[in-house]
Amino acid sequence: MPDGAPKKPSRIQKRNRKLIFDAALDVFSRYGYRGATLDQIAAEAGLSKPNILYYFEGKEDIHITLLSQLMDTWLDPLVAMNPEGEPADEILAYVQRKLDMARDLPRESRLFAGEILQGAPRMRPELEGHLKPLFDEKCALIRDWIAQGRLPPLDPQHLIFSIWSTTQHYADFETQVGVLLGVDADPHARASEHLHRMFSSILKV
Amino acid sequence: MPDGAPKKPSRIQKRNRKLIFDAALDVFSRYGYRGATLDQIAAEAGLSKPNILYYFEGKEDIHITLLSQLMDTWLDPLVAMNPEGEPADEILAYVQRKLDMARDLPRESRLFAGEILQGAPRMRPELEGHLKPLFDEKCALIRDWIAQGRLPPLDPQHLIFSIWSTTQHYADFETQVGVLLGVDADPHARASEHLHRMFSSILKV
DNA sequence: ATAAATTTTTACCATTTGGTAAAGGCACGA
DNA sequence: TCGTGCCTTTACCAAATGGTAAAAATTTAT
Repeated sequence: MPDGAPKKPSRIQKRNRKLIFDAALDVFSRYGYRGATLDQIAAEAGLSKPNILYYFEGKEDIHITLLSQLMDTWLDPLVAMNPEGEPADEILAYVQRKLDMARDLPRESRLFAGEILQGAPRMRPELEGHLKPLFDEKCALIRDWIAQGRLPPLDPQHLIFSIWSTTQHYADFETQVGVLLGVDADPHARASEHLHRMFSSILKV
Repeated sequence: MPDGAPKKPSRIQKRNRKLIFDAALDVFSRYGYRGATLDQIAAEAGLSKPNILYYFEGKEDIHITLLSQLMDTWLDPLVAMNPEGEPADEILAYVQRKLDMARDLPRESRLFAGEILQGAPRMRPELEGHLKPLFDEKCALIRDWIAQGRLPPLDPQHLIFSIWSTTQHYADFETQVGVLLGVDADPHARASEHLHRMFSSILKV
């Protein structure tokens, strides 16, 4: 048997690790890394604190593992940007997917935002290793499209930043949006319309 | 002498409160409210912890006072949006001021971002009382401009959200921007160009 | 059924942290 | 210069928190 061979996880292990991840996502995204406590996570998961520490090496382990696991989901919409498609359509579809994601996965968005905001002390390797290559690849794709005259000359890097920031704003600053538009109002439809108009207008050749 | 009459602060009080504010801005913006410790703030300010607590009632008092004080500075660029000016110029100038602010006051930006991200537990009254009225006023102004046919029909609320998010992104997600563009590269000039182009294009009648 | 392995609980611990009491030092006006 | 009031330090404390040891309970494989 090889040295680091990971035993296949038992039924109980799968169930409990999932419980812990769910709880941790909730607590970390609400209070930040340092604001979250193992007791809170344990209570939310319905397990005891030592039991949590039976499944993870510590608080940091939970946080890092959680972030790594979510990274793929997080990058999916960008991965799905298709080089074979029509440039403007692809970019607008990406905006829409990103906005939908902010609505459907706000906790994940805030978890990432909090980590970045504090200098990505636990996620920098992940950024370098996963985000950057994908970012570079898609920037190159957009540059190609521009070179082919299928998009106006715009800055791929900052275009992507604008897409990220405008869409994630609705998850990360949900509280502020709620105060300004009224907590009951669902901003998604109007946001979608506005962003579609805005990004359409710069993508016109 | 009236009941709540605040004595005029002494020379020493002014100096030390300023020292504490500077230190607190640094520490709170880097580690978040719960991540920051009084010991850190004290060390950074060059004072002892009990001495800090001589000037403020507690950790929360420092945080709230700091946020309230910065609120005005933070809203200045929006206040400066002039109803007498040319609509598109005014909005583009606002974008530029906001972007400059993200470059010049990144700690302040991150301080606010962290507070909002966690649901504004200590700043909600300030949001309701200061931000919302100003936001409503400027939305009304933009609506007027649209009604006068001096701007295309766009959504004032979401336009402002887009301005906030795209500009503050460079402060709040500085770490990520650094990873993706290289830490040495200063993104300000290209960001300014990109945002000018983008917002120009939706402001064309 | 029963031994072996896995999972959970109980009872702790050391450190960190926000905060306090009270004595000591210092500045400044009379 | 002297005393009054402002400022600072020393020495603490209680609660919270991440984490551990080891026994007890439970599941699993034979």
